[in-house]
Amino acid sequence: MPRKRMTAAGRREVIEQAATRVFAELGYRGASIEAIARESGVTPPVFYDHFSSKRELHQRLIARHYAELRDVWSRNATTDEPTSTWMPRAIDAWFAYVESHPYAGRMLFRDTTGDPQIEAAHREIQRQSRASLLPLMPATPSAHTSTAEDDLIAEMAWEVLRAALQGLALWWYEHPDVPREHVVATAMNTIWIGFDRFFGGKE
Amino acid sequence: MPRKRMTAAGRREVIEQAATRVFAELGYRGASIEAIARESGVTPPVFYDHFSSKRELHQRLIARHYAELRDVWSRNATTDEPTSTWMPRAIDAWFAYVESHPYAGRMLFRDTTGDPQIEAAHREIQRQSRASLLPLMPATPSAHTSTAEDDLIAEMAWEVLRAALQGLALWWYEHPDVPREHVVATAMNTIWIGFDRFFGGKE
DNA sequence: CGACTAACCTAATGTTGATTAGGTATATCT
DNA sequence: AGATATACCTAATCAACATTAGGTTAGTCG
Repeated sequence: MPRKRMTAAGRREVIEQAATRVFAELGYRGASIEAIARESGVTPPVFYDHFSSKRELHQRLIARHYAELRDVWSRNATTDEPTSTWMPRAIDAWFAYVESHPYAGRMLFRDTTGDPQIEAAHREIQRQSRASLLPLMPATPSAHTSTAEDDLIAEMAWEVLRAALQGLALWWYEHPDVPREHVVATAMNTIWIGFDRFFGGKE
Repeated sequence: MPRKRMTAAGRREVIEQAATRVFAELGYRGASIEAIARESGVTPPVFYDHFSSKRELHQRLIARHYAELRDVWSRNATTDEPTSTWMPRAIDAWFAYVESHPYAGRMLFRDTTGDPQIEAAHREIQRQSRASLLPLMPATPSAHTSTAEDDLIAEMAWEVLRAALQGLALWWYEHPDVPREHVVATAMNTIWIGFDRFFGGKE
């Protein structure tokens, strides 16, 4: 039975998708080239015909998936509407992406690797995402001109939002039966509305 | 110059603390026995005189540090006072622990390893913590008797809280100049008060 | 059909890292 | 001081892996 043969571009895509799955499940160090190659239907050397190293591939994937996720925000957030209008829509869209790209999500959210170069690249991309999205967030509470301190507060708030969504997404991967609208509702209720008002507002 | 010699208990403690640092910085797979041993002032075989394997040590450390962190909650949360009283205190205490145990915190929060057995142990301990802490959380919104669905919502809410605190703690490790009260205040403002009311409540 | 490109393969190579074998010597207890 | 227990060491061992060497053949283009 003669082996199939793919175009370079086709094989690259197959490998990228397979690698996303393997990275998502095993992390950077746990994902061996052999496993990625096997999952792609080829042998390890073929990997090197298409990518220069494991690191290069990982960085490319991180960049690719983060870009997708950032687009979800960009498409939904706007300064034309009040935040309370677009925020639920954006969060729903975000979880919709997470639902339809389970491996991309897990790869981005779980992997911390322990490899200094990979970590640095990861952080750098996260920093870029934050920089491009922070301006879309509602203004800081005090109305005077933005101070360095306000910027820090905004950054922390963004981090809380990001971490909360990420944590909920990871939880959801382990409870796939929960419908998306419940997850989105809880996210809105806890983060947006706040625990205080959402849970027993009484004594 | 003759080498110092420690008691077994002393050496074990030194190794556990060194390993916590190394795990925190490099993750489970990235932390080599050689690095842990070096950081402990001994050679790798000595490690095996005190611990049976890298895995065993890692699990012991996870359990140990999680227990410390859980105690912070238990000591501060109570059903005798209203949540709005003890929650700020608990969150402050939680960040105080994180501040004074930077490596323990990083080890618990960052490490996902990609090693199935380690991950399972990690998750199991996290599950236990959640089980022991969830009852302390305020009641679910609807007042009728707790249904399976309410339990899911409570679990998600807990996850949001946990992830948000964890994310903020990791951010803080990279911005050590920010004083604790600012971090705590932001945590309370975003999570407890909610983004909606905290940020521009106006259109 | 004949030649060329490039997708694919089998078989090294070299490194890193967990773990073990087999001692050596220091603190302690008699 | 002599005997004992054990903290500690140097030198293997063995397995996993990332990466490379050096071909082999399937498509494609003339």
